[in-house]
This record gives sequence, structure tokens and C-alpha cells, in this order.
Amino acid sequence: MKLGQATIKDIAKELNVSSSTVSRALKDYPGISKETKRRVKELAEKLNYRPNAVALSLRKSKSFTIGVIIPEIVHFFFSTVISGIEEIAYANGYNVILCQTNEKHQRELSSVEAMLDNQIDGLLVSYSKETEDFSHFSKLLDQNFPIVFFDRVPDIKNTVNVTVNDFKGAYDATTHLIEQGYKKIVHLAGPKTLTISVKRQEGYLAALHDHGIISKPEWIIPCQNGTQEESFNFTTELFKDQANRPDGVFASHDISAAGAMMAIKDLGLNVPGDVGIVGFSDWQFSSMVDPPLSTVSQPGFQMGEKATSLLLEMIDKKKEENWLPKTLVLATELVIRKSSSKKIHS
Amino acid sequence: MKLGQATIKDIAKELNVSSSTVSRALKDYPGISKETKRRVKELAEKLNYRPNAVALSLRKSKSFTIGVIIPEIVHFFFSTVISGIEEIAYANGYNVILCQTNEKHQRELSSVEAMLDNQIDGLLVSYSKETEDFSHFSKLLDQNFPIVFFDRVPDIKNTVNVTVNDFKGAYDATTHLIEQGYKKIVHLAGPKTLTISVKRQEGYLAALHDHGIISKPEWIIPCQNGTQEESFNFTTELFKDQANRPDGVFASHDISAAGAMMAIKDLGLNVPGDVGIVGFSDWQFSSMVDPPLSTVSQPGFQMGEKATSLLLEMIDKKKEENWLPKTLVLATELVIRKSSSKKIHS
DNA sequence: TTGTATGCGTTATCAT
DNA sequence: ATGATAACGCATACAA
Repeated sequence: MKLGQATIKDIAKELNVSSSTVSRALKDYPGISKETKRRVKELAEKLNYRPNAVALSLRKSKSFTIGVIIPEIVHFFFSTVISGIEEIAYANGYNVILCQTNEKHQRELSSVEAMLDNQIDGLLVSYSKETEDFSHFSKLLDQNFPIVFFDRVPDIKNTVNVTVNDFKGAYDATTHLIEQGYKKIVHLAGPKTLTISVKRQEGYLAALHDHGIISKPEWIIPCQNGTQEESFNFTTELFKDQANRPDGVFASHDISAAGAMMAIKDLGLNVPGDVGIVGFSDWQFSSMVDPPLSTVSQPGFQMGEKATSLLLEMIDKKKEENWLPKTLVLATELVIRKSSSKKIHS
Repeated sequence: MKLGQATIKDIAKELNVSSSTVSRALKDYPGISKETKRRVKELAEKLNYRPNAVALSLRKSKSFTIGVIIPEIVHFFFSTVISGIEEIAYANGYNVILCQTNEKHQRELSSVEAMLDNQIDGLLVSYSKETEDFSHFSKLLDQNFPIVFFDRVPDIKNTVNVTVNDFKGAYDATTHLIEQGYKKIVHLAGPKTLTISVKRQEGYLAALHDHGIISKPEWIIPCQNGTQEESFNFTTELFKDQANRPDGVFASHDISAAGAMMAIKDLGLNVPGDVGIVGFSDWQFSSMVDPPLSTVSQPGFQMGEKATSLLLEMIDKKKEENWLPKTLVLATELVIRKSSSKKIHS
């Protein structure tokens, strides 16, 4: 959309100087008389001149725009991350262009293409559940294109990542359940395609093992969608059999945990009396459910900030350099609420 | 970031034709021999040619990018709207560039500037709570720059807006409380700077009036921040006095409602037995609190879709035309859950 | 059927 | 201290 926006040419014409003079005057280049500078700046001010960022992008092959690929915007954790990304990008004069994949691989591919067409300077990625082939990213990395992966980190060599200590978070949560006296603890697991899911499951298993509990395969319930309904159904199925009823749930995130909690309450069981529950992520609602949900909180905003800082660093460096691959691991924190507090509340 | 991206020139050079020929061949312009077309397209494919969107923007004075200004990303309703926006924009080949104002007027101003510098084709706006002067928008509108306001609609003439029937939503919610037998209904009101807050309050008052209830000024509690803590405190203060204790709460959104619910439960009162509560927005958590929260649901995704469709329409039309101002009002829906169901549950 | 020239807004490189 | 020119990548009016 063309506004009445004044350009350098307009200023030049009006002052009877060349556009290069105007350009230099505006940027306080040496070798421009004070008088000219004053006149140019005054007129620029008056015409409300603002440089055309698109022309600059073309000229400099740099757009001051970064792309963000996320699975879903309507997701407390991811929206928190975006907020952190936005903050740092904005503070450094970068624009953020956003695409959600809705967990579709195809959509991920086309979004990346579209962003590249727009000459983004770098990419922040949390890939989709469907994605198992990462060649669209590794191709870019081979050309030294700056990418930082956050939360969901792909299995590619030499990447720069920001993630949380999912293993430890899960280990701590499970240990906490055990220490509260729960013994038959099931795990509502996330999709196997995500490293975070795998790590959380490993943490869960390690905790059981370290406390001498022999894990049973049927205790691990794969939840592909991660919806409340899904875990509600699985949990109902699993807990309705009085004989082998479990007494603890560690869910790979709070939505699953909430579904499990509703199922367990519907079966007439008491939380935390009969069953202890811990989730993952500390969603907004988690402190408001009844009983309030224990969970592993993730520093989403900080993750966004860190990932963006790293990306901007990479962009600033010369293209020729190789980034040193690294993974920044942020700490999670176990938030103990009533849903897992057997010793106090029952 | 410059990748090894091939340009039209590269193709032209390799095939010993002019770049205009390549340009035309790629776009199936008439008057290019089949043979040339074939050769060009083949090589383009081979070199993985993709047009440079920045160059196109400059050339066409059109960026295929729309800007979105919202108060906060970490907000269930707004993230839902963004999701709707993204969907329509993406489907029409538009990029979305995003800025959150964090409810700061200053930030709103600079975000708009930055977006204009980037030659966005149009703007979707939900303005900040601090904003009382809309000249930054009206200036653009005067130049016929396409803007669609959603949810929070400013007091400017001749704008295009998408909103929900806040008055009716509030009226229905309050009427429902009255019909359930609640008589002393307070209102946790939003900031006066927002039309939506005003409308909701008006709907509340109208419902009381139409049912012969004389509203008391002290029943209207202004909540500036809209946090849970804020409404928790106000509610505690208001309900601890047994003598004049109200028996109903209509909150301008679910977070306030949740704070009120916690306060009321903490005072030992029963919901919905002693006090009925209805919120606004139907956040994800609202069905999970105890008791599940009645609320007025807003079609956020649809709002994003509609607003974007309208904006793209405006962009497509000639700049010279004046858009006909209009306000699209989407329907809310009263979702009745336990928190307000006195007749059934107590 | 194809090529040449020009311009979108800016800046870098040479002049003068 | 300032101006002229070219270039970023593309599309198009005009020539041939």
C-alpha cells in the first residue's frame, strides 16, 4: 500500500540537491555541510520521512525480519515463548513473522519456503509432530542459514538449540510421586516423534528404576493428540479395573493431566487420596482446577528470549563462520500443589 | 540473509536470453515460444528458483504482508483470534507480522510505525487499554489505508470493525443469573477505555433494570488489570460483610470470574448454592475449574477469520475507493455450567 | 517471439 | 562538499 510517504527523492527535489546528499545528510555521514544537513533534516521531519524498509532489504540483502515456526499459537506454552521472542526481536529492531503449522509437516514445508521468499534473516523453529524428515532444515543449515530450534529439538548434527531439562523435570516429578507414597504410577506419554516426549518418558522410567520400582509396559500410555478427551478415555479405561488399579499419574503435559483428573474423579476416586497426579508445563489453569494440579513448570518466556538472542547473535556474525553448535538447557521447576500431596491432605 | 538463491538473471545468463524473457516465460505470458518456456522452466526448477518477495514488494508497492496489533499474545482469546487470522492470511498468500503492545500506548505507536516502514498492505488492530487518542489510526484511515479493528473497537467514524455482541452477551448472562434466583448481582467491570467493557456493563445494567432490580453503584467494581489477584481481593472485601452480601457475580471475563470464585470459596461460601458466577470468554480452563464456570463464549477464531477476510477485501479494492464503514457483530453464546446453576444443584 | 530500457527506494562507488 | 551512476531482483512499456 502506497501512502503519501515521502521518499529521499522527494526531499532531494524540493531542496535541489541530489538524493545521495540527502541520504548522507540523514545518516550524518562526514563531508556534508552543517547547513545542508540542517535543511535536509528539517524537511525530512516536516514531511514525516521514514525510510522504506523494503528498499533497504533489497539493497542490503537483509530484512531485519525473523521467522517463527510453531505448531500452535493457541497453546499456553508456545504463546508464552512467542511473547519472549517478540520482546527481544522488538528491542533489537527486528520484525517477527509467524506461521503455525497446526502440527502438519506439509504446512511446515510451505511456511519455511514462504518465509525464505521474504528474505528472513533467520528462523526460530519448533517443529511439528508429523515431522520426521528434517532435510528442509538441514539443507538450510548446510548453507549456513541461521536457525535456532527451541523446545522441540530435531535429530540433526551441529544445531543450536534451546530446550528445558525434560529428563530431570520428569525424573523429579516421578520421584515426588514416589516419595508421597504412590507406587503404581502410570505415564501419559507424548508422541514418540518428539524428543521432549522421549526424554520425559526416560526420566519417568529412570525415577521408577532408581527407587526400586519395576515398571510395567502397560503403565505407559501413548497419547498422540494430547487432548483432554484422549487422556480422559484412556484413564477411565485403565482405572476402572479395581484389581490392578494404578495410584499415580505422571502426564507429559497439563492438558493430559487435567483429562486424567476428571476421569479419576468421575470414577469416584479421590485426588490426591487415592491417586496422585502431576502434569507438565504449568498452564494458566493448573492452579485453578480442583484439586490444584502439581506440575513441572517450564520457563517459556525465557526460552523465547534466549532463542532469539542466540539467533540474533548468529545473524550478526559473518555468514562465512560456522556457528558452534550448542544446546542451551533451561531449568524446570517442580510446582507441588494439592493433586499430588498425599501426605498432607489425606 | 543471502542464500545461494538463483535469480532471474542467473537463469537468463545460463540460457543466453534476456531476463525479461525469463520473467515472461515463468509467468506464462503470451508470446513466448513453447521451447523457450520449457527451457526456462526446466532450469528454474533445477536451480530451485523462487522469486524474491522483497524485490516484488518494491516493484509492486505491495508486500503481501499484513500487520497485527494485539495487546497480548499470552491470552486465550487473542491467541485464538491470531490463529484465525493466520489461517485466512496464509490461505491467500499473505504473511502475518505480529506486534504485541503489552497494553502500552507508546508501544502501539512504535509498532505501527515499524510495520508501516515495512510496507504492510493493511492492519488488523485491537488497541491497548492505555490508548485513548486514536489519531495514529485516523491519520492512516484518512489516507485510505486499510485497517480493520477487531474486538476492541475505537471511537472513530467510518471504520471497519469486527466485534461480538457484548451488550447482549452481558444481558443474557445477567438475565440467566436473575432467572436462577440470584438477586444481588455485582459486576466485575473492565477498564472504561474499552468499548467492550462499557457495553458489557450496559448489558448488565439493562438486564437488572428490565427485571425490576434496582442496581446499586457499589455493585459495580472496576477492575483495571483484569488479573485473578485483583478480583480476588475486591471480591473478598465485598463478600466478607455478611449483612449486605451479594449473591451473584457477573465478571467481564473469566480470569476475573476465577479470582472471584476462589475468594468466595475461601470465605466458606458455596458456589452455586450461596453465590452464582458467570464469566465472559470461555477460556480453556473454564470448564475445568470447580465448579465449572458458566460463561459467555466468544467466537475468537471466527473473529480472526472475518476480520482478515474483510481486510483482504479492502486491500484488493482500488485505493481510491472509500470503504463503506461497517461493523460486523458476531454472536456470543451463553454456556451454562454449574457455577450459576442454583436451581439444579442446590 | 524476444530484447532494451526504466523504475520501485536506497546506498555505495566513483567522480567532480 | 556534492553529484552522477550503478546496483539490489523484478516487471513492464516500448522497440525490434
